[in-house]
Amino acid sequence: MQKAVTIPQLRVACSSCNLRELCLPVGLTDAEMQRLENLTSVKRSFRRGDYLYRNGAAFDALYAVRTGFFKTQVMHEDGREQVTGFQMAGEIIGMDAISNDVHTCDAVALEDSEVCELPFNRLEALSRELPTLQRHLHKIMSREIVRENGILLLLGSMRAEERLAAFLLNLSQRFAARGYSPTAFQLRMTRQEIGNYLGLKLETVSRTLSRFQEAGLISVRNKTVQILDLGGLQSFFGLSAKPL
Amino acid sequence: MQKAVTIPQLRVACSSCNLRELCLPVGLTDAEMQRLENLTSVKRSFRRGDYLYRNGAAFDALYAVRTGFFKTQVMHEDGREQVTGFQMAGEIIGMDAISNDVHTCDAVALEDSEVCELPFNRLEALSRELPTLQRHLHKIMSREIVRENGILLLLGSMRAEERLAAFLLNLSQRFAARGYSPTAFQLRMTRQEIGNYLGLKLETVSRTLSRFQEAGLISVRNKTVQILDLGGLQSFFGLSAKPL
DNA sequence: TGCCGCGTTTGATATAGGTCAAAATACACG
DNA sequence: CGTGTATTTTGACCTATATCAAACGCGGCA
Repeated sequence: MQKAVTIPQLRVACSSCNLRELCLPVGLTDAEMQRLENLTSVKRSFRRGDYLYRNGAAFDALYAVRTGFFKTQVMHEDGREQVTGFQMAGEIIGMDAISNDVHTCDAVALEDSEVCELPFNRLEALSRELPTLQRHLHKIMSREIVRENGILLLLGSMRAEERLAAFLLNLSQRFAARGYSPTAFQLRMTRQEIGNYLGLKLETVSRTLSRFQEAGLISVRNKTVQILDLGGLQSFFGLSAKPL
Repeated sequence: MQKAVTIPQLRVACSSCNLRELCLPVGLTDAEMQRLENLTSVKRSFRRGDYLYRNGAAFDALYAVRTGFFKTQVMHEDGREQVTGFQMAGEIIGMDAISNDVHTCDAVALEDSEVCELPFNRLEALSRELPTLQRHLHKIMSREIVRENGILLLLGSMRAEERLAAFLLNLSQRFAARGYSPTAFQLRMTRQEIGNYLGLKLETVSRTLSRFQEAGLISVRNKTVQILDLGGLQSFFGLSAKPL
């Protein structure tokens, strides 16, 4: 039996992590995964509200969310802020910083959370030896580009209802992929943060959620959401998209 | 003296390309650049309106713009489209496709253009051998993420005037980086395309440009733009941002 | 050279979402 | 467990941008 470990930084094994099918190790053999574990897997813990990193901080590692929830945001000098993403278990944070070796946004824990630190130099070195890892790293960066393209479409051409519906459906899918209910979950972010993500004011977020509820599409009570009519939400897309 | 080459696909040397300081070869030694040339550098030509690739097409190469201008756009099934970027000489197109080996947007030539084709498998293989190339490839992908973060901020929280000012200043910088005038240039895209990029209707783009002109910030006549007051445009950012 | 069509400009009007404000509710802390 | 602060909801009103419409002008083609 192992003794309890209380030091804040401790090693965790990718091979025994239940996120290994979602996270960086995807597709690696056991031997390869072992090498990934060796270079990486220092775990760090954060309390709600803690910064994982701040805009301007030196870059030396990517982070894989192990537990919890983060948001990343860019801030304009006048205080306006844009949330660029909400990250949950198995997702990688920090790729913006590779371009200039400096973080270009803030990453903040929305609840008590843990991340695995992935020193980038060593990750690059290993990915030169493991083509599977190299390809996966590229896919993860590419996926981030595709994700942002989708948000661009949302922000550039969709109405408030469509944005909210897309947001809820996206959360739903991501919870489902992690084995949680796709139809009942807790929002980890405030209406304000949702608004800062979707380019809407918090009042608009609140009103729109209320209208979804009146229409029988969802049930919301504060942070608790239930999706009652998944198809109804989905129909906000495509040719059938109609205002409520 | 060389004979004129008329075949549509011909090899070009990175080492003699005037974009080598902007494009993928940045930082490579001559010997390394030679290897990059060997694997890549099939050139393809496009007429205005031609597609470089379409959403859904199989992915096998990235493209470096050699001459001309492209736009990339994602389309919603109901026809709404979002331009995700305008690419000019030295910029890399197609990174969205790495995630699923399928292109997720359309890339269209806005004028007669040429690209260098970069077969991705071979590029990955070479970047395993050349850490400088590997790092640069990562930086290029990261830069794309940072660029999109910036547009998110524009679309999510900036007014039409701020978006247009940012757009013009961005073009200005990119022309300057290529040795062209930062204050006098031709727009390669229509008002409609600018609008689809900035999340505005073409009428709003037109009106806003007209107001910039009335205010003495720029002079516009169709596609010809002159920036008369660079500082004035820049002041649309920061705490001083005020409506005209 | 003159005609045709697309892109652009400009005006009048409509509206989605923003702003301001206040009440209701939830949550953290002593 | 009660108090104070933050979040959420809802209402009334306002404004930036969209929409609809018409005229204009430039560029390409016969």
